[in-house]
Amino acid sequence: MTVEIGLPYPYDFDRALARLAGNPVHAVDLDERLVRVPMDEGNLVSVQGTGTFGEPSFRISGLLDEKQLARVRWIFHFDEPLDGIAAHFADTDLAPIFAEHAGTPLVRSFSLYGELVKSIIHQQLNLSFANVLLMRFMELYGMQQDGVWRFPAPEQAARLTVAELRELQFSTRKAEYVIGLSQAVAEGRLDLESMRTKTDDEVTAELTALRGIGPWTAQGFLMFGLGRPNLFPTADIGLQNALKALWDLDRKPTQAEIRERFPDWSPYLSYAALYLWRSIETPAG
DNA sequence: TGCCAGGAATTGC
DNA sequence: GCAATTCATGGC
Repeated sequence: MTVEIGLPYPYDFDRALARLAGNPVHAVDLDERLVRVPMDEGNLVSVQGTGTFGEPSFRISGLLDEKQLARVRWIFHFDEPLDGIAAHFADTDLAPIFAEHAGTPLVRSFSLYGELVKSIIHQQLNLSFANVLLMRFMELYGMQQDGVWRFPAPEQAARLTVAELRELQFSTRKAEYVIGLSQAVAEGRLDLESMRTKTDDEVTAELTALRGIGPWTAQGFLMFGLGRPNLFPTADIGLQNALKALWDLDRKPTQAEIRERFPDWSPYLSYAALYLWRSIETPAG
């Protein structure tokens, strides 16, 4: 099943793809303007940009049914207008960032479990090495289907040993965190799908009860996994460096200094964070 | 070379 | 309770 859809608001699909392409797990083709998404039912769905920033349209192919279309619309933020968000920041210190990145959507993760695994691997490590670790993990324990990666089932990862992950150059702690998370999901102690209907605070409380998931990882899950609009990980080094540059400081801002800006930025903290990250990820803008 | 990296748990006072 | 330390290793 293939459908063509258009959106009634500006949407920067190319910048969305550029961000997805920063994660080597994703199957993105920037020239063809498409990304292929592994679905839980086993098929692959291709989402291709066919329009422009001002008149966005898409060709979505490989769908099995309407339910899958609804999931794709949810993942890509197709039913949540973005055009009021940049205006909210017009009179703030983030106006230049929003002038550049307005219309870039907060595309949700293709796998909630995978989002947490990726986040744990990325804790404290530079992006390039973290991605090396992630791909070593995927090549040994993930599944590749027509060039598209799927994370291993939590039940499979739950049976890994710390020694096996140490061989991939995971730290002992990272190995324990990933295995422990997988066991919690596999044993039903953590129901990730149920998080979709819970409040930010409820999700944070459940996730941070697990060893290895702190505020930064929980906030990332809410932002990128669930697409929640009002999270800002103040502990994030990248965001601290982005604000240091934006504010022209000679040191990174403290978390308290960042939180002082929350009243002006709310209720769109997630977009502030997303665009600040983008502002330092792509030197050309 | 030494500090830093899209943190979190643990220890020490 | 809160600050300092530890974890592991690549990048620069």
